[in-house]
Amino acid sequence: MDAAFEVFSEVGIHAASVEMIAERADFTRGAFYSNFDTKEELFLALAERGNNERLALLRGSVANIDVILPTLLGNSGGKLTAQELGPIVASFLEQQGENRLWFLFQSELRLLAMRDGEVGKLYLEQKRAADHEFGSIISAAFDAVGLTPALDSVELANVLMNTYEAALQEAIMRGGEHVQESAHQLFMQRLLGLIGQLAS
Amino acid sequence: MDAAFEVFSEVGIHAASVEMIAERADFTRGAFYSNFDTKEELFLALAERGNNERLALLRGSVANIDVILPTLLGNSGGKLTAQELGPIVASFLEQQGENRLWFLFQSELRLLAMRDGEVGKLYLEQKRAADHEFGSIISAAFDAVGLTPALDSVELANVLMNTYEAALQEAIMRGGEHVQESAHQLFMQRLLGLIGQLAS
DNA sequence: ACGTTTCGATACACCGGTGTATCCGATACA
DNA sequence: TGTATCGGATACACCGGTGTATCGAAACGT
Repeated sequence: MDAAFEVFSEVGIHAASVEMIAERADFTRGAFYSNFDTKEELFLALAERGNNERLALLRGSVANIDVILPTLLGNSGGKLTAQELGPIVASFLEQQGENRLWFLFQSELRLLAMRDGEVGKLYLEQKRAADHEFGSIISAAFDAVGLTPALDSVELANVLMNTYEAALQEAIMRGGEHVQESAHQLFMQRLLGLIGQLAS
Repeated sequence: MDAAFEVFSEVGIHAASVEMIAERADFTRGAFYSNFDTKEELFLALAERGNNERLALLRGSVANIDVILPTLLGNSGGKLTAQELGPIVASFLEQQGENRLWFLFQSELRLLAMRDGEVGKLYLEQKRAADHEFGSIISAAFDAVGLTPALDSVELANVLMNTYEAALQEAIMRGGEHVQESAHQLFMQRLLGLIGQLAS
């Protein structure tokens, strides 16, 4: 399944052949067919696995932020400047692990989800769960700073997630060695920009 | 080329066969090969064409907003409430034409762009141009209201474009008859939410 | 009105991927 | 220790898509 994840991410679901996947895992096609019926089945299984992993990472972070934020706020008396926000967000992003392959896979899934109603429903549920989880992080953050968001925090999570993914996408296209780092930089820039806009 | 655009959008670049494209256009594969060398070449040609069309629509809108906004502002004395913003954005969105197929095509292109450095450069240039164009619309809007954005308007355009596309994506997945309408609704909701956040 | 050229159709050879049927060996189990 | 089961390998038949070569006809220029 790890091999399949890589292959799917690298070349896409259609360009990926059963042969490629089997070969990457040092198996033959025969081995594949004795474990899965179709490529699509495996792909969907991977989608679910990936989503669970990602959700677990987010859950870890929500536990984390409950610890980190209050101690940080102890120093600055309940208010947080944009400057201080940077490192927090950065450390949060670090926890989410390697994203390049995952994002490619996710993009592939997205496309499938837009074309297939069943997959679409599944994808929206997954995204909803992720946004919800992320939303509770944001909620906790707002809470800790003593603000109440004007926008539903799940919706806010959605918007932030989208802009993060857009940044990641741009970084991937630009290429180079440190994709993840440039993505984070790009995202931080836009996030702080938005907050600046928000404050003006 | 129209046929190819449809087929590419509906099933994706890899699943699309030369046969399908030719058939959709009531031609044979022979006709295809006497006009293009490969499927990919046609795809990229379509990407360029689509981008030009979209850019033209945006340019139309920027001319439009310079007319519409000042007259509207005459009434409300240079300030615009979120309530009044709605119809303006809505009418702007209407001008951008049918988006479902275009977005599917674009998503396909995006994926290709993330995997192929050359296409990636091309895509980023296109996106940059679109963001720039859209940015000048936003700039004009800010100008008209007498505000100066805290964030570079091109960056802001980028973020807004991303959240619009995310809304469109969600609407497509939800399916139903009025995809475009629900996408706009979803987008407006998030946009106004953001502005509310901005104002609080 | 006559070459020429261009566009599309037809036919063919080729290849890569699929899925299935059969076989082998190792492991589990009685 | 013998047998059943299961994971994987091998081999085969099949199909859909590709690209090219050849041909006809219609459009074009002179």
